[in-house]
Amino acid sequence: MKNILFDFISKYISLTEEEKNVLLSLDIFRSIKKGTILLKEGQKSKESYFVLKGCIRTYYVIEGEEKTTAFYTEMDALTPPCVINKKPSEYYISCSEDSILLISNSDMEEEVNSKFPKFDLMCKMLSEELLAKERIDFDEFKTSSPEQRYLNLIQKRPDLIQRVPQHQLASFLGIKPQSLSRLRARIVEKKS
Amino acid sequence: MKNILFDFISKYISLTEEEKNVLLSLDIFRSIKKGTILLKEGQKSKESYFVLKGCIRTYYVIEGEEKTTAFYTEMDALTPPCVINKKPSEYYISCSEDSILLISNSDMEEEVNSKFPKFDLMCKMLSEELLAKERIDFDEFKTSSPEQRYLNLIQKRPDLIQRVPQHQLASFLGIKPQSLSRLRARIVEKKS
DNA sequence: AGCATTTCTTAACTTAAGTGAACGAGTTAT
DNA sequence: ATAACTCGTTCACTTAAGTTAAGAAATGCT
Repeated sequence: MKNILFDFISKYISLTEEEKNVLLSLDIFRSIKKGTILLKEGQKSKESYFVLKGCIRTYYVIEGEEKTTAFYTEMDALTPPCVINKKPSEYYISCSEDSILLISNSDMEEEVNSKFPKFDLMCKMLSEELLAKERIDFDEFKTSSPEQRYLNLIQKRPDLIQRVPQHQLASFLGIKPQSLSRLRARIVEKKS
Repeated sequence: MKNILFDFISKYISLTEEEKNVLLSLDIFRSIKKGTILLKEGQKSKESYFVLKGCIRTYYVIEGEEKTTAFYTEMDALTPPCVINKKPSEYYISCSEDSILLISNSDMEEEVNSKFPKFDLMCKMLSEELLAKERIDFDEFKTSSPEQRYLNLIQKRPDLIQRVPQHQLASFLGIKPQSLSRLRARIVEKKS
């Protein structure tokens, strides 16, 4: 687990053994059971998540219905908007599988940053990269049909289709579960 | 113009007069004529944009058709993904109105950052904030219908509907221009 | 001013997504 | 073991978006 973390960090900055030890001493690894709700709508939070193993998902409850908007899997990082804008959360975060997460809070980050300014640099690079990715994803979503989005997902995140319930995938694709079922049947039909 | 920039920066960090002067000495203000293409598909670029006045838009050309995905207006900042991932750009950026932009390039930023580490901090805060906003926008897009998205746009960016052509708005909303026309007629119908 | 182009709207038709209901398979709880 | 849920799929029907085409209005060009 530690290696996954350090491999990830090394994509951005290099760490000395001492720095690695400081990070480990923070004791931020957590085993979380499937189904655990990490954040609820209306709550304020300072926690950020980094997925070492497993999957977490964000969802809104709109008119009593769950609307899943994102899945975060191995090597994905999530700082919920409520941590940044300091308002109550608009959405829920729940743990989709038994997972190992790195959970940090923003006070802790400030402390680490003051000791290792390098860390700020990594956070900057990471959030710039994530912003660029998010924009590309959003653009792809806007410019394609539900069917194209599904086919695109098969290419880019084939694991998701296996590990996540279809009705959650449906709202992730911006459609209803019935439409996803039909769309899948249509694709199979076309192939033959 | 200068004041707009410094007001914006002051939301994140405070600058001394000297630092302000260094920024101004970089000579990064540009007047750009409507229709100017700032970035083309396939190009590599190191330029970031900050809109002081006017509007720029990003669009893809897919099967010969323009697909507009974003508009950046006063006080909006845009660093295209190609600057971050160092690959050729997937999209075009064009100037929708006669505009005054602040155009910086990543080499220049590194130089400023090395002189004023504060600047790095601002970039980090800004990109974290923009990432949070982008995610919320994406979530709203996913969880609503074209009609809701249009009504939402009227609330959040009423100026856009006036200053931007309908067919560009349509693809920004993820639909065809004809559908936007129809949808608008439907809304007027409902009101009466 | 006159012509060409672009933009917006409307209409008729096609295609696909939303809705409501029903069913079987699989899971959970008691 | 059985009842209660959840989940995925299918069906029939409704609604809205995509498509193709045409025409009017606005804009740009020389």
